[in-house]
Amino acid sequence: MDECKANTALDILIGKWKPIILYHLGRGGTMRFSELQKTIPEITKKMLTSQLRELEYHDIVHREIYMQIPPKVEYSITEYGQTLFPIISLMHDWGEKHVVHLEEKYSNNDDALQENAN
Amino acid sequence: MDECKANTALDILIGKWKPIILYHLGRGGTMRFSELQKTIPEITKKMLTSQLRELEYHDIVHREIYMQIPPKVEYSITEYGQTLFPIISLMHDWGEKHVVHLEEKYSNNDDALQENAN
DNA sequence: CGGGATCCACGACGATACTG
DNA sequence: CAGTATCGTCGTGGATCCCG
Repeated sequence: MDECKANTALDILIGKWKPIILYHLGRGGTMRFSELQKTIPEITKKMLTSQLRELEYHDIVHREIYMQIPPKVEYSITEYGQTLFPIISLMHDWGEKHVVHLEEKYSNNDDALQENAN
Repeated sequence: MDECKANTALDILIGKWKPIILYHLGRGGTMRFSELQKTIPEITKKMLTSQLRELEYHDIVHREIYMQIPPKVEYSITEYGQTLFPIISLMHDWGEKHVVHLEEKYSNNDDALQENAN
C-alpha cells in the first residue's frame, strides 16, 4: 500500500474537473471564480467550488478573498502547486500519443500481424 | 475538454488498485493471478479481475492463458505499458515529497512564519 | 485455479433553489 | 458575485456464492 506513493499524487489529481481547472489556471495565472466558470461552461458552481476547495486544501491553489460588495475571489496556482505540472505535462503528452496508439491498433491490425510474423 | 489530454492518462491510471498492481507487475515481471492475490492480500478476486481487465483493455498489461487443468493465467506489462512508468515514477516521487510537505506545513508553522519574515 | 454472477453500500457528481 | 443547502442519480468498489 504505502509502498506505492503514486496514489498520493493520484488522489490530488482525481476529480472530474481538476485537470482542466489546473490547466486553465496554469495558463491564465490568476483567475476569478466567474472567469473559471465562463472558461469551463459545463461545470456547475457547486462542482467548481468543491474541486477548488480540495485543491486549496492540498495547497495546490491559493484562494484570495477581497472583502467587498460584490464579492471578488481570485484563484491561482501556488508555488508548491507548480511542482505538479511536470506530471500533468507528462500525462498530457502520453495521452496524445495514446490516441495515436489506439488508431494504429484498430485501423489495420493485419499489418501488425505481418510484422509479428517476422 | 479535449484540450486537456491529461485525463486520458488519468482515466487509465484511475482505479483503486491499478497503481499497486502495476507496481508489482513492474517489479515481478510476469505474475500469476494467485501471485498477485497473495502480494495484495486485501484485494478481492473480483476487483483484481476487473482492474486487470481494464488494464488489458488499454493494452497496458498482457494476459497469457495456459489451457490446462487447473487453469494458469499469467499477467505481464506490455511494451506499450512500459511507457506509463515514467509517469507513475514521477507521481511516486512527488507523493513522497508531498508527505514531507504536509509535515512541514502542520508541524511547526511558526518556524515557517519566521522564515517568511526575512 | 481463475474467474463469473449477484446484490449492496457509499461517495462522487449533478440539477435546482436560495443567500450574504 | 461567489458561493451554500438540499436532494437525487449513478458508478465504483466490495461481500458472498457459484462454476468449469
